[in-house]
Amino acid sequence: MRNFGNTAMIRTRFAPSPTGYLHIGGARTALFCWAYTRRHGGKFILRIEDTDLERSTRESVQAILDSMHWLGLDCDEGPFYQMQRLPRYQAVAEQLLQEGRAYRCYCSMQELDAMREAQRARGEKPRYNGRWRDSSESPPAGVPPVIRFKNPLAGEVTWNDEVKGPITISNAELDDLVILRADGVPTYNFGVVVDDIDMNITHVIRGDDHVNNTPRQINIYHALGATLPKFAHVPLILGPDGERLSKRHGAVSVMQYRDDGFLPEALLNYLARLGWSHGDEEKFSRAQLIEWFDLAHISKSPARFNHEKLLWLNHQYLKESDDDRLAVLVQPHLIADGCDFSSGPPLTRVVALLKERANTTIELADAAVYFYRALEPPAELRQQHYSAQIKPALIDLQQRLAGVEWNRAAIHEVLKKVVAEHQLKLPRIAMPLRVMVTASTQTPAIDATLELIGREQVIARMTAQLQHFPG
RNA sequence: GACCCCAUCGUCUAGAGGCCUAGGACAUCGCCCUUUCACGGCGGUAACCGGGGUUCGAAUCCCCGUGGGGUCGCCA
Repeated sequence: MRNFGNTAMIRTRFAPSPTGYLHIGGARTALFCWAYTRRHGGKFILRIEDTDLERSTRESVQAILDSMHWLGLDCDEGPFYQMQRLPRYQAVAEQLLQEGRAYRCYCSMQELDAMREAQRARGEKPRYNGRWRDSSESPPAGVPPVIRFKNPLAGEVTWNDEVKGPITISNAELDDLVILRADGVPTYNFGVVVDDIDMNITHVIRGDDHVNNTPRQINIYHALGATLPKFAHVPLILGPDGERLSKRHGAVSVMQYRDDGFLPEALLNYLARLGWSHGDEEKFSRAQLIEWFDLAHISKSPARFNHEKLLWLNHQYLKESDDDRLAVLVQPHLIADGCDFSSGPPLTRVVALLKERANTTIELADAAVYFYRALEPPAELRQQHYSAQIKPALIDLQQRLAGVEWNRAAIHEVLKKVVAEHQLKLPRIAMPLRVMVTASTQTPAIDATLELIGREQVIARMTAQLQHFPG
């Protein structure tokens, strides 16, 4: 990687908290960070913010790593873990203490709750009242203090957000936030700032929900005498109903999409297009995304997640996917479905025949079953398609199929011949035949389908089904 | 409630004052192709939240209203 003269190296980070799987909102944030650094030849850093001891789990960390890897969002540095950097936060907090930019607070949780409740009752915005900020009171015995940051009392904080433009928030809206808990673990707003400074982050690209944390963090940057990074706040993803996306809306974890038969490049493409645009481009490769990505074209308003369009995109990628790759993805499902590969057609050929009409690899697997296992046609379909009039033609067809050279063209010729001799239209015989052999009315071209299923199976299935014909 | 942000077809969006009779995509509807279902092709319905300004001219700039989202923790 080259660092061009006056262009400083760009460094972004994705900083999830390991309190659950990686959801698609987080994935999109990671994607934007990743794309931005790839675009500008910088570094993409992964930092695990595991300071919530109650909720952080190793499994979540693994799920995040797995999800990012599946999407191809590999980081250049990290993962770094905040819990491994405790001494650093403590040292910085101590420094702020020395400089009079922070102070110890001995309020109990109960006291704080009561304070907030009273403020709310008075119709005020709940805030810490600064009780220990300049207090000369002697600390109560046996109360382990937290450290609070001395937020400026007057003035306002303004920054030029890379996606939202100028944002101003008055310091009067802010209070003295806790930066270090009594046990020495930093809180979010402090840990991020220390880390982003230490890791030389140049662009903080994160969710919209952090806009209100930004002025607090900027004040800490100033207190620490550090230069500010650029901030870019990406609007959140909403569910189809316009509410903030949650489990309630169905699949929200990246892993779930993988398991539901989506291709990573399709999900990536969809996520990139959701809230970001490059003119009218809808379907684009990873390389194109890297070439085009910019912060300026991230939309300012939240976007609703549209499952239909994701399906469509997945379908597009499925159609042009390599057959070998699809076979690998589909095979486990078929095995789970009791399919036997020892005698059936090559899965790659089946997949090649079916992929044009499947939206997901799950659909593809479902559609492939009858190539490996005889399915019982539903009574409803038998009733609809099995008739006494057509039976002779089918018997005739079966006999001829027994002797024909087994390839699509030859099968096609036989079908044509039988149809002509019995004075029928092709669909008249093709539909019952479909039902007999595939238990379905929706299959690829019948000759191609028969060819792959194989002569032996076709004859056998026809024999079995002919018994269900009336007359 | 307070504070912050946002506002183009049902949905994702193009649009940086005249290129807009507002374009594309998904969905939807119709037609064509056809061996069923798809794919594909062609076409249709469908939007600048409302009101005031600024300007010769506004989807684009400003103000107000309305609506939506976000945040108000020793969670991140």
